[in-house]
Amino acid sequence: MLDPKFILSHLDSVKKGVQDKRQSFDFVLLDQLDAQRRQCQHEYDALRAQQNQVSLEIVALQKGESHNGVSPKANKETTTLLGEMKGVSSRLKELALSQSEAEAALRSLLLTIPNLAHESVPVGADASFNKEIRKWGKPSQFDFKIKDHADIGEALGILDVARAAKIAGARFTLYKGFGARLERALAQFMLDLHTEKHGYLEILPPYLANEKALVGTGMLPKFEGDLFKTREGYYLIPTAEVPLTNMYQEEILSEEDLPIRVTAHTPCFRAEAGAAGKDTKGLIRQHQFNKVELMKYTTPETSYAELEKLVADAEKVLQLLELPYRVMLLSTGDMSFASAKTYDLEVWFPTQKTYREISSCSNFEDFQARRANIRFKPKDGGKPRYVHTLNGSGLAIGRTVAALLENGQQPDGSLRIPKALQPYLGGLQVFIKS
RNA sequence: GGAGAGGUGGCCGAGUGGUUGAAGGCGCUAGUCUCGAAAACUAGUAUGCCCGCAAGGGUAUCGAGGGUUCGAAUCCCUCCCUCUCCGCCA
Repeated sequence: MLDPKFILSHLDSVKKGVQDKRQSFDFVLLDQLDAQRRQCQHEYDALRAQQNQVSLEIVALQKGESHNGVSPKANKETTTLLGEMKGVSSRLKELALSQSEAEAALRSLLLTIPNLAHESVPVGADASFNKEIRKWGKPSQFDFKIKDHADIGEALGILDVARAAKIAGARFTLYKGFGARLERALAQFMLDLHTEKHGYLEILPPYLANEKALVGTGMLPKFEGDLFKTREGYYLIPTAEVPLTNMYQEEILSEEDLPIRVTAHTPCFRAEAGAAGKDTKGLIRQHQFNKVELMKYTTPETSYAELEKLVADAEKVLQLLELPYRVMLLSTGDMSFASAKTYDLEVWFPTQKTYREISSCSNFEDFQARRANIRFKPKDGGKPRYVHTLNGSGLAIGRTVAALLENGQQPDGSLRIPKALQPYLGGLQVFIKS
């Protein structure tokens, strides 16, 4: 959510920023609602002040009565005042109602306005304007006919899509044996790395969240269609970003506590109605997948430096897993609704001869903090300020499995295990179907 | 799911219709004192909105929302959350 004051005082640049994000909204309505809200508040405050004042007079008059016996004059005055105040009281009710209507309308409008991109973000309509920042590793070379990860998984007997479909339907996968263990090992490996080497606190949050939490991170009200919702009104989390960001909802933190770095391994649930037809094969696009998430709360002054570190933390996972990747800076048209700056990590998929997203690291600045009302008290005193929130995948585990299968396949159908992961798999160096 | 108890400022805790944004205590900050510290004493110590260049002023907030009333932390209703006991359950 953006600050309405900021929007109205920087109309032109906000309009351009919203356009760059390929979105739109009604600026005129915003102005009207804000004016309405302000006017109601003005009249309300003045009337309230009068009411409070007269209230005291009534008390004084009544005291006078009880002290001197019933004075006819005071009694009459009191009656007159009470009559007047009755009118004031009902007018106040009208004002309060119209003010809260204006405020509600204003807020729901504000909630649909996207975050503005940071000045360092390339402006462009779509992914073709994304900028490659750096590459790591060399795309794997194979001198035999390679298989995609779905076929490898079936051949090794570790992934079973057909049976998953019997349980749930399309876009689910059943992991078996080594497959299940590999997924578990990766989660452990990533969590250990981030908690022991990168300074994150491990969190195990609820996997269901309420509506307010989803509004706080920006998934609601605009993207309800991407979410699974339970009969009881809970949402299945589409990412651990939701619980991790809402942990400190409605709180004022101390500057001394910042930055706060947390990580969580959770399943993620995505309805993604609009994605039908893309990536239908394999682990790339699923209704349920596991992810280790990284999340930070920082001061505004440090958030961009922390974003670079966050990206580096996620990259470290790929490096240790010996997976070739590149870092992309997303253009305005390809970024998400809530983000001010996003780097994607893309891992090499040899069968597709291309890099595919495996992590998305974003600085949301105060966009989420404003929605979820997360602030901090500055060290040197002064008003509370909104924190900046950042998050990134470190990494999406399903896609990591896919990348390991494709990049680690060997002519005899066996699978090479990267050294860093071997301790988590009982020292196994190569997996061969038994 | 059933029965009961409760939700007040950073924390503890008083407060059942009229200067109560809220006693008291703790904590924290500053000052006095001290060689320094502790103790003691003094002062300060929430957040939103509106008006204002500012100083400052107004207004709201005692889990949330509604109602009664000239006036609500206090009375009524609905909802949420926490705790205890029972039931169910991994």
